[in-house]
Amino acid sequence: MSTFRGARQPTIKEVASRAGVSPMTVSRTLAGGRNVRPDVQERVMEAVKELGYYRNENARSLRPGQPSGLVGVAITNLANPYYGNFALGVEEVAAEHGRRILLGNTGEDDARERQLVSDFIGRQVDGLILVPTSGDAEHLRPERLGDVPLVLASRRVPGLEVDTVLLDDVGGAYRGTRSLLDAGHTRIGFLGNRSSVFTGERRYRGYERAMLEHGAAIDPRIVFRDQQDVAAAARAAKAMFDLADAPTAVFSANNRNTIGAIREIGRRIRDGEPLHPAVVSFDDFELSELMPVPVTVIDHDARLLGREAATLLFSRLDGTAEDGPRTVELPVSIEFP
Amino acid sequence: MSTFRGARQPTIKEVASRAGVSPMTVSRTLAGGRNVRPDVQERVMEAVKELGYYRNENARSLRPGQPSGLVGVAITNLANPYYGNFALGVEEVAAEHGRRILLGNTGEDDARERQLVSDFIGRQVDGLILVPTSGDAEHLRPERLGDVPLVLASRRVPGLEVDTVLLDDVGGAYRGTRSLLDAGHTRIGFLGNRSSVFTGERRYRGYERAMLEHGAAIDPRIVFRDQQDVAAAARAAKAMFDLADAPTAVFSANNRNTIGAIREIGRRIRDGEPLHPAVVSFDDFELSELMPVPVTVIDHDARLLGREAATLLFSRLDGTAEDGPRTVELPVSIEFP
DNA sequence: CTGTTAGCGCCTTCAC
DNA sequence: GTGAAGGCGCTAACAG
Repeated sequence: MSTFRGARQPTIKEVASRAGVSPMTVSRTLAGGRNVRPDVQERVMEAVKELGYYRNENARSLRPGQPSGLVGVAITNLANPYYGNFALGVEEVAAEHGRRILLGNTGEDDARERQLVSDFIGRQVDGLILVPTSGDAEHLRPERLGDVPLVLASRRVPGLEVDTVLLDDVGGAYRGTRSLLDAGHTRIGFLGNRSSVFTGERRYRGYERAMLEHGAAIDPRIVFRDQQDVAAAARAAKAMFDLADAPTAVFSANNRNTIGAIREIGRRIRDGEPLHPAVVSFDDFELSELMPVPVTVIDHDARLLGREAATLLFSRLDGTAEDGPRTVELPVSIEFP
Repeated sequence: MSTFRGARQPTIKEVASRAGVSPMTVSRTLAGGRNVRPDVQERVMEAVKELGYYRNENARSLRPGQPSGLVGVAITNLANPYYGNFALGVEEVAAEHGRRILLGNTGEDDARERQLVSDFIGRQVDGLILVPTSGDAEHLRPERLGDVPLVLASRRVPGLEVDTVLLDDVGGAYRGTRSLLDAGHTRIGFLGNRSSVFTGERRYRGYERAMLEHGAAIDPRIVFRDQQDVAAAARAAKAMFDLADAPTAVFSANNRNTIGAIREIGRRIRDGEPLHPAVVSFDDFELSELMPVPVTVIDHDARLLGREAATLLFSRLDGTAEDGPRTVELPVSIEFP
C-alpha cells in the first residue's frame, strides 16, 4: 500500500505518437488548428479522446508572460453567507473571462492572510482579490506582490492605494439611523463591530453623523461596538435592555449583531416584557418580515460586490484600466417593514 | 497602454546569482537546508527577501509524481449558505494538509460541471471533491479522470462507485416525520426537491416510510416535489393551504422549501387566517425559534460534511485508505421547538 | 557541501 | 503544412 503518487496524465508526446505526428502538430491543433490539414486534425483529436488527454495548464503557463488563468481570492469567513455570495460573484466573472479561482479563508487572521497571498503568488496567479483582515499593508505592497494586480473588497487597508470596491457604509448607516429619528426615536442604541474593522468604523460614523445632525445625544451606555458573533451580540442587547432607560430603537451594524439582538428581544417578548423596540439592520436576512418587532433592512448585494471586484481586476489585466487606483462604492437600499 | 503581461517574478537563478551560489544551492536551502552551510543559507535567504522571490509552484509540480498541492472543488450553489460552509470545511482540511483549493460553481449545470472537471484535471489537481449535479457518470469515471481520486459529497451518481460522504437523509426525514405522527398529525404535507435530485429522493423515502409504517395515507395533492427556490416553495405551500382539507403539518425537505413555506404561513396568519400547522424542516435556519409556528429542525453540519469529504480524499492521497470505495453517512440531529 | 547535467510538458522560433 | 531545436523554472541524480 504505497503512497499515491499522483496519477500520471498522458502527455502531448503520447498523443503525437498515437496520431503519428509530431508534438508540434498536436499543439497547433489544440491551439485552434491553424496551419494543420483538416484530416490530420481529426486524427489528432481522436488520439486526444482515446487517451483522455488534457493539456497541462501548469506547463503551459511556465512560459514567461503567459497568464496562468488563475485568480487568488482570500476572504475572511466563508461560513458567512455574505461572503459566500461574494465569492460566487467573483467566480462568475472569472469564469466569464475563462479564469479559475483559488480560494482561501483567512478567518480574520493576519498570518494566514500573508501565507495565502504568498502561496497564491507562488502559484503564479494573474491577480488577487482580497477582503483584508484589518492588518498592516507591508505584505500587500505592489513590489512585494511582484506587481500582481490586487483588488480589495469591503474594506480598505490604511496606506495602501489600490483598486477597491466598497459599500456605501456611511450613507447607508446614516439613512438607516435617520429613518429612526424621523419616526420620533431619539434614544437609539448601537450594536456593531470592533472599530478596528473598517466597516465597523464606517457604519458607526454614519450613525453618529445622523444623531449629531439631529441633535440627539449619543449615550455611550447604549453603544456596543465589540461584538463579532451572535452570542456576543445577544449579550450586548441584553445589557442594553436591562438599563432603566433602555433605548426605544436599535441600529445594528451587521447581520451577526442583528440576529443576536432579535434573539434577545424575542426572548424578552416571550417572557412577557412590554418591549417593542424598532430595529434597523445593516445587512439583510431571511424572514425579516416575520420578526416580533418591525425590522428595517439596509440591503446590499454581496454577489454584485464580488462581480465588481472581479470586473475591476480584469479591466486591469486587459489593460483597459486607467492608471490610478480606482474605488467603486456600491449603493445600498433601505427596505421598510 | 499595452495589455498587462503578467508581472514577471524573480527566478531561482536571479536569487542564485545575487547570493553568489548556484541555483541548486538555493533550491536546497528552500527545501530545508540539508547539506548547505548555515552562512550560505543565510546569504540565500537574504537574497530571497531582497528580491521578493517566491518559488514557482507550477514549475515545481511539472516533475512527474510531484503533487500540485491543488484540490479541485465543484459545488452546485455557493450562494446557498449550506455549501459555503461545506466549502469552508473542505478548505480547512486542505489547508491543514498544505493544499489549496480551486473552487468552481456548477449552478446545477451538467455542462459546466464537465468543463470545470476537465479544467481541474488540466491544472493537475491532486484530487477532486464534487457535489454532483444529477447527471450521468461518464465524464467522472476514473479512467476519464486520469485516475485522479474523486470524492462525491451530498449526492451519489448512479453507476459510479467512489468515495462518498452523505447525510443520513432517509433516517432524518423518517424521524422528523415520525415526530409529527407521534404528535397526532396524520395529514402531513411534503415539500421538497425534484426527485431527480439525490437528496430530494432520499428525504422523500424517509417521509414515505414513516407515513406507511404508521398507516397514514399519502395524499398526492399535498405532496409537492418540484421546488428549487423560495418563491416556488411559497407557491406550493399556498396551493397546499388553499385546499379544503389542508394538512395540519408540513414536512419540508430543505432550507429553501422551509423558508418559502413559512413565508406563506406567516402571510396567512397576518391576514387573520386561523392557521397553525406544525413544521418540520430538514436543514436548520437562523431564528427558527421566533417563527409564528413551531418549527422542528433536522440539523446537520455542512462544514463537517466538507471536512469529512476532504479527509476521505487525503486518506486516499496518503495511501492510508483501504481499497474499495467508502461511504460515510453523517448523522443528523433533531431539535424540537 | 556544492555544482553540472538533464528533463518534466509545452510552445515560440526557425528550418524545410 | 510540418518538424526539430531550445528554453520557460525547478530539482533528482550524479559528479566533484
